[in-house]
Amino acid sequence: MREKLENELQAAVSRLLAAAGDGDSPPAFAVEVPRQDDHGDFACNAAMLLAKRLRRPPREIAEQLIAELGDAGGLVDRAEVAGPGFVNLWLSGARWQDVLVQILAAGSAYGHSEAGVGQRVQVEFVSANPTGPLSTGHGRQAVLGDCIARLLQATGHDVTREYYFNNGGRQMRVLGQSVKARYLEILGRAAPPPADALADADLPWPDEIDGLPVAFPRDGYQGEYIADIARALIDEHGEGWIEEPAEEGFREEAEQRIFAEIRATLDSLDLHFDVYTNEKTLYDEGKIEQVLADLRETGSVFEADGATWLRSEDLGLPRDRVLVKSSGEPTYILPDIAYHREKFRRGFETIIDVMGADHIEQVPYVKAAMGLLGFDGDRVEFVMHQFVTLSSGGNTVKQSTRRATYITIDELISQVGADVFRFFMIQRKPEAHLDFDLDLAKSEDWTKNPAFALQYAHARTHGIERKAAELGVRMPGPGELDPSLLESSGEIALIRKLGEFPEVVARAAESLEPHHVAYYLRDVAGLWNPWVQDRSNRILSDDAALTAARLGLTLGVRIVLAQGLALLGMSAPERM
RNA sequence: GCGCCCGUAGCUCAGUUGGAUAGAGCGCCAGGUUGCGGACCUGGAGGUCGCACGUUCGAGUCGUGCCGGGCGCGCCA
Repeated sequence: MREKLENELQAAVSRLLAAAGDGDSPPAFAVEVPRQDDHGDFACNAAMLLAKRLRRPPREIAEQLIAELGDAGGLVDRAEVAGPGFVNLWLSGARWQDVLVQILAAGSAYGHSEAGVGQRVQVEFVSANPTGPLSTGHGRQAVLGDCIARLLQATGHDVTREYYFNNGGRQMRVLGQSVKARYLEILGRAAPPPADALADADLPWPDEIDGLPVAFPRDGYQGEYIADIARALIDEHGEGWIEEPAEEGFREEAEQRIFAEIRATLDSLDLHFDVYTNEKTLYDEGKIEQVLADLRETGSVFEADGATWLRSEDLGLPRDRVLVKSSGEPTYILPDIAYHREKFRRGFETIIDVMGADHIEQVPYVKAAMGLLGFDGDRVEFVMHQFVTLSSGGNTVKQSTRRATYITIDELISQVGADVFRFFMIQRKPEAHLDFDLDLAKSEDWTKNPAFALQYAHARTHGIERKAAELGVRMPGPGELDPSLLESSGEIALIRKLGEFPEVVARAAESLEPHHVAYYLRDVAGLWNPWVQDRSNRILSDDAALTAARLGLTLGVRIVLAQGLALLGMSAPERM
């Protein structure tokens, strides 16, 4: 609809320019849905953009444009010049009604497009190391990354969801030590460290208490899940693991159990990764050494203080960075570079990294390194999301990873359910802080909780179908209704809104901003609920033709709500 | 100190890539509504879009400088 109109306008502008003897290409004008209804179905700003070039008042140009446009092949019912030189266009009513038929014909394909066909895209997200349960911050990232992937799929892209993690390294050693310490403590062979020393890194750390050694590492993981693992090990092995090295059996057991928990959490969000990539395999396959060698080739690597550095300051970045520590161990950024090169080598046209804003510092270094290695760093798109705060009763809940005073995804889901969790996590744009209002999320009042409001609006379409069935009325197919009977302002407004869905999806996919979908769906429900409620629009009436038309609109609403909810990964219940 | 992000109604936040009289939900006030599905409607109060310059036909949106908040600025990840 809009495309056709744009083409017609484009042609009209060209004719207008030609008539004025201007051979240059036409300006990039906009055709948009105005905020106000009385500004027409669409508005075009071309005349104002041409004013300076043609040295004539914009309103005069607008008049001429309207004359050139004519009825645009039967599309336009009425056009007028408004304000500083807008051309406001009203489509003939039949055009809107056609949209409804198209929606019904497209069914569950409505809103999808082929824009990205042939494009391989990787979305990497969550990527938490298996050191503990996923926190609310991971939850935001999980939902965000998954919704971005869903949007890209809906626009025809070939999407791979990937989870990257590291089960080697210092973090995991500390994890093993933490579990072993708890194991020994429970068996009475070690003393737990004092609580105040755990809480405050400036306080002294005892080697032993009452003759028992303190085994827990100073920077150990304090969460209760560590002790749970230790208890499970005691159930299985008793005291048999006292001599087991912390970095072997304990580390491996902890990793396995925690990763199983993480997967279970993701499952509960209906979130499934296609590929799990382990940093260790990059080492095993020599990718790390290789990338370092290749970087050396570029001349952007130097040795200093016993360490190996990337000469990134010369690339316009704030500082040089260590790639390999003087201990011989790489920093995290080297495998990161190797990993991103592998992404390119695997043939992805676009690489999307979803990560927390605390990782923002590394972004330019990865891009620059890709440039050094001969890849286009701009094909890696970083979606950085800000932190999540939880609030309840007007107070924010403080969270700390190290001290394990954070709220896990599991806890939140158990309180509000996966659908509400997803909706609340997605409804803010990524770069804005997200305040998770626990009281509102827990509310089962469908008028208050926006997630339920959407699902209710969808369920209502099924309620109407059930009622119709009781009366022996069947839902109409696309060819079995006369949409011209839908002519009230409420009905036209609803159809217009439904007609925007494909553009909303396209824009959200393009900008990697799923929250647009959430807001759009609220608009749809906001038009639908009052229309149903208004008894002058009674859907099921004695007038069979009108009933069919209104049931058709009901189906159109259902299609859009169902597809929209699916893009957000939410269920679309038939009854609530 | 430097970098990135945020600042819009009492609260939580959108704002179609620079458009017309800045919107939604919740909350508040006054009416109406007894319903195919209950969760609805109408009206009202509430804003110098953090502040100031600039760019131009036109700025919440772009630029610069301040103010306030968040996150970074390790041979931690």
